[in-house]
Amino acid sequence: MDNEIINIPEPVLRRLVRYHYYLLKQVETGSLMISSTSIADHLNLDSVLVRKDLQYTGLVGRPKTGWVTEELLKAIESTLGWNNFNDVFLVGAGRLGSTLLHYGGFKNYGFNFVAAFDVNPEVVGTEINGIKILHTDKLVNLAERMHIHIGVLTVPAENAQVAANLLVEGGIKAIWNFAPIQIDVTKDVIVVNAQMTQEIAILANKLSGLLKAKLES
Amino acid sequence: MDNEIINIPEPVLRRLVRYHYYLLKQVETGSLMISSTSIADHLNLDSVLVRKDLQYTGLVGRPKTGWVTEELLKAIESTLGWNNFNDVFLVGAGRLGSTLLHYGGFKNYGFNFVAAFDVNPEVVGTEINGIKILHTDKLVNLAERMHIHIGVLTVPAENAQVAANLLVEGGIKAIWNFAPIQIDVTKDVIVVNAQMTQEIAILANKLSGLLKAKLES
DNA sequence: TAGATTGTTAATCGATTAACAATC
DNA sequence: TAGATTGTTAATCGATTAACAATC
Repeated sequence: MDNEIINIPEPVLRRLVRYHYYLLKQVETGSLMISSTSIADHLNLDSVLVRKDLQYTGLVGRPKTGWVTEELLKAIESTLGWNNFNDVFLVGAGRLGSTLLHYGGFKNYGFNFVAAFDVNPEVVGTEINGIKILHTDKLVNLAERMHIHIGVLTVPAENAQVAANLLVEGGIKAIWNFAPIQIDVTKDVIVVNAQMTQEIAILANKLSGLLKAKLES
Repeated sequence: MDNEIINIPEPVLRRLVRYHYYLLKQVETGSLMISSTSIADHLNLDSVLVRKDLQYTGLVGRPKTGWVTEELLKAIESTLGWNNFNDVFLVGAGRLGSTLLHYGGFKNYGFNFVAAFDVNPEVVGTEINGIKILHTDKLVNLAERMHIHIGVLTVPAENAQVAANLLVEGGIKAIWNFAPIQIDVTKDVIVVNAQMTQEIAILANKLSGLLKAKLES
């Protein structure tokens, strides 16, 4: 009833993902306890910031010792919703789509691909990594029947809006859009765009700052 | 000498990318002039924020009319450094790597793939989208000779650190890392991680907020 | 106990929004 | 001119950092 997964600020979410990754490595190396100071040191952050962020998990640390590493890892997973599966549809089983299907790692983040869709007769009917590729005709009906909430969009830009409409028609509530185009959806549907171009812009800006600093020194 | 591409805050960079995309569409539809209010309306932002952001381009708008659409587009491109090519090496010509090579769109963002590297004898010597795949042995020497500054890392997690070391040894200054692992580099090298897991976390958090809001209403 | 680390309250910093004069 | 839109200065908001008491 009192679900805690609510409205966590984006910067905090991004850092929780980084803590998760670091803790995973620490658990593997046999670390039993972990402190905010050690996390902060490794990720180049302030330890107070780490403690503030970790409060979103609801877990309380022990002075002098910190947190039980594995407990904290689980708490972060639960806060991020990575401990229960979300069934996911993928639309567009081309190069990028099949790359995502082949990569099994998304399961660790609660993303469970249950079916993929395409119109290309060469791929419809085949399987990628155990996931069936079906014709897009079947999407709306199946999404409704299976109560799918999440769709991943990996179609070419020119087909993205049509594909998005199908997802929405099928009752999908959130779309992860890899098509290099802004898609229009009704207000009650969430769109998260894959932000490769933004990452390129950030990289280029940092690089030019670095090169300039070097010139001046 | 007085290069303007310096130290723009990340949120501003991310929005400049969105303005760029919107302006591109507007130019295509024949729009000659554009105002901060119309940009703000379409992207669900405050118009003052848009004007503040656009000041980073150095361009001044005209009261009552706004900016010349195409001029503003060019100014944003120049601010983001998208008007001149950066030669880029890609390491790891597997599924993801070849998907990126096939996608020609990165050229529009100043990313020019000049060579790719792998160790798999089946791909070394072949070409993808006109880009030669060479053996990783050749990376360091070629990077030095060609003065490459940017590397894209699309190798499996277990090879990522070794590949990153090669890039750094070759004098590369910035790495766009798609491997699901944190790579260690010397302080003077920039690493921008592809943040798919962060995007998943943001999507899941927004979705659970939405579903909860619906439950309560 | 002493020391390390937590969690909290206050201060600072940076980014966004509000108010408004300037201008085409 | 009147109205729309710009750019600037001040106010607000949110996120980060600093200071410090609480605790194991």
